Amino acid sequence: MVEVKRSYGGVSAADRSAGRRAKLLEATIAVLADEGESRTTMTAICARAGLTERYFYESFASRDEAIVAALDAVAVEIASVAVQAIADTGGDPAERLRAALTAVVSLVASRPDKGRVAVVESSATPELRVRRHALLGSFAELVAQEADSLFGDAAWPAERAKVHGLVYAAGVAELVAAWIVGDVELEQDELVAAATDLFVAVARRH
Amino acid sequence: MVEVKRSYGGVSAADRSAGRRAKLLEATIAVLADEGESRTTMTAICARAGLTERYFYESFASRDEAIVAALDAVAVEIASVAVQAIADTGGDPAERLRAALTAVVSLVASRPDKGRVAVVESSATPELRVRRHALLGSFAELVAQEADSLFGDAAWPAERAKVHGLVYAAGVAELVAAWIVGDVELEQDELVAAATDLFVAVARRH
DNA sequence: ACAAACTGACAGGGCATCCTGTCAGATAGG
DNA sequence: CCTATCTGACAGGATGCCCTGTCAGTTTGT
Repeated sequence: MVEVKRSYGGVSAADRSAGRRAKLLEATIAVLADEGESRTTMTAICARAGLTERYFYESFASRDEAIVAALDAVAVEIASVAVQAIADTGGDPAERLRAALTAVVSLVASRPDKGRVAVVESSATPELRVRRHALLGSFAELVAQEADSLFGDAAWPAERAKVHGLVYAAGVAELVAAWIVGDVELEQDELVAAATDLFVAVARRH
Repeated sequence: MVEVKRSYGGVSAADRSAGRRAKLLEATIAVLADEGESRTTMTAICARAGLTERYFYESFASRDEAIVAALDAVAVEIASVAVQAIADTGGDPAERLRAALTAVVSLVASRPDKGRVAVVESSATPELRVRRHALLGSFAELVAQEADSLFGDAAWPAERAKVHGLVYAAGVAELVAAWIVGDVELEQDELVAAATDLFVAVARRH
């Protein structure tokens, strides 16, 4: 297939391709959230995106690559709103963490499909678990860092802080997952309050 | 196929059938741990068990049923060693929880395949997640209960305790998963110590 | 207007798995 | 010893998805 770039519908070739990729990514997120990983076939993604299989291979080499890209996109967005919220909030580390939690919970509340991909479907396959683990790890570090600046000498030593951060991040992820699914009946602010309290609890050494 | 029960090889029909089922369950656990959920096909399970496909349908109606049964078996075993350890250990609730953690960690250390099924592959499919969630929930309740008897008035109210228990159980599950995979370099007793400290932390209200 | 590129629809081969059926050899009970 | 049952091996159709190729119709640039 000879690829000679040309504009079409008033849109450049690069923009069209990028647009199709974005459509496919959104469709992948939607199918993942609605149908689960095993039913997220190339055919299903293309049908949801309203594109034919040929354009799938334009953006992704395989079904797995699309799924990984979808999770990456969601993970980056979640991490970014969290980091942004921390950067925008001054003062008390606990307040900063509450702001980050609020931002993340708001995101997954307004886009449950993204939340579902991030905390539910993200452990479906080995390849996805690598991403999930990396995301949890970055949150764990962030938590450990805030814990240190919150309690100083009263905080856990660095090695322990990493472990506690991981347990905290994974636990909150599960809590959010249960909340999205409806297994935990809490208001949004109660969810954030519980997670904030838990942060204080795991951050301080006794 | 007419089924007339008769002994064979000095073993009754019921015992032979039960033996095959046990073989298939063990094989399912092994394949799940080695190959992951998506590669745990009926063919692979049968090959690992050394049995032919016909006998698969004698015990299970589908691949999914076998996988669920395998996870259930592992979950029951883990929950049972935990409960047993708590029952066998008197006095301080924190000590009892440490005993339970030691028992569980010992089990997954001696049988990493079972550990892998319980904490890694258990979130691969929606059907498995139901089991995982139930298992986490029972641990969460157990944790909440011990927390209450440890701190009394200083413990969190019941509703919060459930949430904290879930976060704790899920966090520890992730920690154990990371430990099994080798992402967390800790001795077995350090792992138990960290988890015990965290229990105390999430149990007490400040 | 015309050729080339772009797009969407769809067909069909390839592959892995599920699931059923057959068949020969081994074993139990009369 | 002989027949019926049990067992393991394997064959083959059915299904669902992957992936490539074709084709007709639309849009662009000359």
